[in-house]
Amino acid sequence: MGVNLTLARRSSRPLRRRIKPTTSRQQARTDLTRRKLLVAAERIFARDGFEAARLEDISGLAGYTRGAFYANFQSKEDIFFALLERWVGQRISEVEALLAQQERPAKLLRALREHYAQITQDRRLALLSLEFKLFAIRHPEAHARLRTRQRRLRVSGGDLLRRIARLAGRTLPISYTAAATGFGAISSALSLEHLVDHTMVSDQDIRHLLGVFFDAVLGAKPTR
Amino acid sequence: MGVNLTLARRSSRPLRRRIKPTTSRQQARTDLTRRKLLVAAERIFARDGFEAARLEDISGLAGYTRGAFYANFQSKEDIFFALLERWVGQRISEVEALLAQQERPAKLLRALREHYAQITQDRRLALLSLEFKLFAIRHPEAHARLRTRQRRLRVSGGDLLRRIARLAGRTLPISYTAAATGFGAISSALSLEHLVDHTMVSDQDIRHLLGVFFDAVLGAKPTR
DNA sequence: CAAATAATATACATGCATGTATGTATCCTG
DNA sequence: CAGGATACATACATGCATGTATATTATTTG
Repeated sequence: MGVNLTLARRSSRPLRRRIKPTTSRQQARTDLTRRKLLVAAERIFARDGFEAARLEDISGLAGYTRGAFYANFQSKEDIFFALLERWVGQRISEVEALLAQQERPAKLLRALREHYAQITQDRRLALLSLEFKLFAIRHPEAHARLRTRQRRLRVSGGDLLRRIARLAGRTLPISYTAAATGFGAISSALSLEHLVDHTMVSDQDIRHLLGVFFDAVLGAKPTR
Repeated sequence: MGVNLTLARRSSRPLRRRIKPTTSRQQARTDLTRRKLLVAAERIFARDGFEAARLEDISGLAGYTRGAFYANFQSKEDIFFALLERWVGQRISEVEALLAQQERPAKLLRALREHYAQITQDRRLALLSLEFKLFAIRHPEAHARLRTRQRRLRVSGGDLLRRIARLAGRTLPISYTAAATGFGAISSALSLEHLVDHTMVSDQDIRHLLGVFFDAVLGAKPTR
């Protein structure tokens, strides 16, 4: 007890993550609570937003107290990034699934368009994403982490666009990542406006605007 | 003094605003500090965002303490709306100035396009606007107030679009307000993305995307 | 210029979420 | 099944911004 590595432990947070020897049942227990916490966090974040979400609510919904939380995550940002990782992963694999289909360009175009339109459905998530970006801009550490994740996502989206554009024999006048970013940005921004005042932009309008934008960027003729 | 309207005063906040008899020098003094506070608030909000902005910083920058603040405004929201009122007013009159010009449609189109592109310049304001919308969505009172202001703005933008479209002999496939909202939404969303990671969307890209979107919505041929 | 009133400052009370430090229960190893 | 570690809970210390209540300073008016 006396002869410990206080020195080394000082700078590192609580504990990086279990070293790995205890691959037994306790492990499973921990993993379970970790998952429960993540699930709870997703709901609470969606409900209250990032900043307003209280760790106590998250822990509570998962059936624990904050003690459990701090044993598994370092901070609110930390758990948020864990979730983000997941979401980004999902979306990337969706996109890759699209690519793998090797369909005719026209069909791919429609599918992709649909993919982006879908994002609009998860309104709360769209809000969350906006909020966290705003947060990140004022918080350097979070900013750096976010950029990394986001970049992976955009690049993957950009790759898809590039491939589709090539198949369709078109060239975009802007970078592919910019186009991908544009789609994401517009989707969430319109969701936000809809939530602020749905009489100004209906669901119909959103779909239409997205479609128009999509076609315009990809150089296709408007659908109607 | 004894015979006052304590009853009535209970429910109303500090004091609605000076009744109006004292139209003298004290008035001027108050108005001055009020203006100073507004100017300071604009800077602090732009710097720190709405929620993170501290009333003490605002008051301090204006050269006062929070005492002066609470004598002039009821809350942070309150002063924010005062600013919003101003901004919305400005933008509406800009738009009306455009309309008054009675130029040829093509020129108006370009001017309007430029008008929306300008919004992107005040990045911090774009962020602020996004943040406050997010805030409003979770705060009913603010939400209602915001909707009112915003609606005026959108309707005015919509009117302009309608008029321009008519002059140019075109018909929009979505409501004019939706189109106006779309422009605003996209502008700020792209600004945000640019701030998060400017390597994904350059200034160039933003202008281009806005242009493309604009032309697409108005049914014009892409500029290039 | 004195009394009254308004404008601003100071000081306090409150609330609330975070993070940490320590206690307790659960599990694993020999 | 004992001793040690791991997972979680409880309790506390802290910090910070708001809003209010009261004091102080400036301004007007008779």
